[in-house]
Amino acid sequence: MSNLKIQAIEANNRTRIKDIAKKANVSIGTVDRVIHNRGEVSKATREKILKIIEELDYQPNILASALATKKTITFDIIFPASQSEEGYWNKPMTGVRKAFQEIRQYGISISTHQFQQSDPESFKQQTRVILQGNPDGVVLAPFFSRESKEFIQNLKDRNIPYVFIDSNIKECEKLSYIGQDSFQSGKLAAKLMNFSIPVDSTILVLHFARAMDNQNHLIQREKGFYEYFEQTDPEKHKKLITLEIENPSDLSFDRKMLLFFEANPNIRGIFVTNSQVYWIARFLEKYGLRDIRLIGHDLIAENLDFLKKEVVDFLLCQRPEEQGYNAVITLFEHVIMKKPVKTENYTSIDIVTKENVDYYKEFN
Amino acid sequence: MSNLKIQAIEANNRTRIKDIAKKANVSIGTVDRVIHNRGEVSKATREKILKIIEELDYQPNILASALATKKTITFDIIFPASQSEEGYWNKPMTGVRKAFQEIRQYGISISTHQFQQSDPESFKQQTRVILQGNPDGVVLAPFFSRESKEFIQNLKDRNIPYVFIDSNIKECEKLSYIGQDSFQSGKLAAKLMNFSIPVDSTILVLHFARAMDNQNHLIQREKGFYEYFEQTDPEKHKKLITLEIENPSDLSFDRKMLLFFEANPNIRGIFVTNSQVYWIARFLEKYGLRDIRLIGHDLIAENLDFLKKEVVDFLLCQRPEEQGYNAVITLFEHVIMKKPVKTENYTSIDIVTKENVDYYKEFN
DNA sequence: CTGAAAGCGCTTACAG
DNA sequence: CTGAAAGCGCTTACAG
Repeated sequence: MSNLKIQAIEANNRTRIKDIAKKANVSIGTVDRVIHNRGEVSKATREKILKIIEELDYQPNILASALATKKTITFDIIFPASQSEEGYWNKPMTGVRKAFQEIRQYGISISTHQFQQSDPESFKQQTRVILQGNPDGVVLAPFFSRESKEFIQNLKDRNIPYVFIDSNIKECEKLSYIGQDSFQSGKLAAKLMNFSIPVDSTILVLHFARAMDNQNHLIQREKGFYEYFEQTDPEKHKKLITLEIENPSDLSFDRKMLLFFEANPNIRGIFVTNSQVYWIARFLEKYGLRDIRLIGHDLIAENLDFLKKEVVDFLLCQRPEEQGYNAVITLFEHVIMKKPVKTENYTSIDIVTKENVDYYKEFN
Repeated sequence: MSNLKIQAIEANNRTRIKDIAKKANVSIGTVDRVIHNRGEVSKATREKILKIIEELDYQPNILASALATKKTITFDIIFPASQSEEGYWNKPMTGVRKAFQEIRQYGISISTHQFQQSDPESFKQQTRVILQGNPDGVVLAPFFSRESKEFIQNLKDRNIPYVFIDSNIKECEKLSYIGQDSFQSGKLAAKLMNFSIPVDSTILVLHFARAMDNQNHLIQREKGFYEYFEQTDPEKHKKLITLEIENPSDLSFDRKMLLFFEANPNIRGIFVTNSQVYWIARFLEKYGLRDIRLIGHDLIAENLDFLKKEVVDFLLCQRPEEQGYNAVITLFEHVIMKKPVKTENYTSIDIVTKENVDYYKEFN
């Protein structure tokens, strides 16, 4: 019997405001006033009550509170519109929806807003709509730095907490940033690449130029990628070339790429800094270019097929659903639960291959 | 303005039992009786009420329900005792604790029980304790098949739902299995290995024999590993050897290993099927054996150091905290929320390296 | 078989 | 500045 262990995790501090009121010789109304800083309480009783709350380690019963309160809390979410049915930005939205299902009982309502990644004005319009309502919290993807800064200045003035998702604007204060460490993700890609290709081969780094402002993400990934090779391959056995692609749907794309491969016959690996790796996969497949390791980002439908066919070898992923979920939950914990929240919340950098992809597709 | 999108996720079906009662011309007590199948209602009114519930799409307010009910729900958790402070089995427990924090408001209490992995009798003792109480749900790691089957037969007889965690007993019915797909995890390890070492090298598969019954996990990993090479390397360029290790803390361990390496000088990769890869890392480090790729499992403290030093190249991980969390939440959703739950819940197979480990260490 | 009433812990006017 | 009362939606004896 010596090493049996039974343990109840249950903690039984069920102090009620009634208990506090009794101990302080006041009514529960008064206790409630000090708990919520609603004023109208004499300093003496206020302090007495505060002390008792401390002593008894009072934790409000959130269920009862949510039930009694009539006020409904509103969160506004503003994301880029998804490029397609299966596009990337549907995924954070899935997480938002899940979070909503969990917390709606607390009288929370959520409005979602979308803007065009190519059009700062569409972002501005939405932020105006948001500010007309009087939200209790906001989640935004700050793609457009200038417009975002303007927006959050307004939020700050009105004391509305906001959370950044996906990309960060470091110098702004915010309740929390939810996203990925892009620099590390670049380093990780480099390691996988380095492991997978022979010495003395050439690596192509592909950067899709997109009509968006805040490209910091992609630049960080590239930096991390280069840094890895600087550290591990000081003799430059592996040669790195960066190529910028304007528009892969352009007719000249194939020709330019073929030309490039002729000029650099030793390419054994390609790293694409964003989710558009499927363009490259298509190209490699079309021209029967084998024996080239291909690493890209994000588990979107277009990429999935190529991953399964092993044209794409690795996808680095960032749990977008979890990010959406966490963003909402962070607001909830701050606004409703009054709990401290983490100011930075990095999702893991997942390495996804044909072999483990099935366990990343679903989000619970 | 054409492509603006605003959408409220809020769904406003706030039907109360009061509304149902009114519509059915009965009291709320009667409605409650049919909702909870507490009998004592005439068939006619019962059916009338059921129909109205259907029509109005009534969803009970769980908050109010939890507040009003006095009954406390008990879940029992039974895990192997952790080998150390930082041992593996602390991690699922962390997840259990987090789940508890989230659901305790609903009047749930949790008791945790531990057994010795080497001692079926300690498991049996705990299950007896559990059965003496009258839990509303159980989470168990069914390491000992025979004893587990006996236990769950008892649970079944008393209609107590139970969830398997970590390892599965396929032929048993259960509310849910939470764990990893070990076979796929083995395949994944093989792919990483295959990518990382030259052709015509030897791979060592290490299997730590442990004094436990249900080793199915480890066997599946090994099978997956072999299967990958059978499929991708039919010409057997890479040679695989399996070695079973009895006790790595034994004095003869070093000698035997050295002997083995002398006999097989071409070993370029080692795959360890469980979390004890740190023994091998220590060995490789001690004897300055470089240029050998080492792949193991689980982010335990002993392995972390070697991962950071890149003696271990890849750790395959299975989100043990999440498993503990999910196990409890699954019971909760079934017992309290009366929601359908997934009968199989596979956690992702994460590839962890020096570069991304920081984002797997924390569990939120 | 059915209804009326008290209560869960908190919030919110309202009266003083 | 403070208290008493009604109410949130549900549950639980109790009376009939």
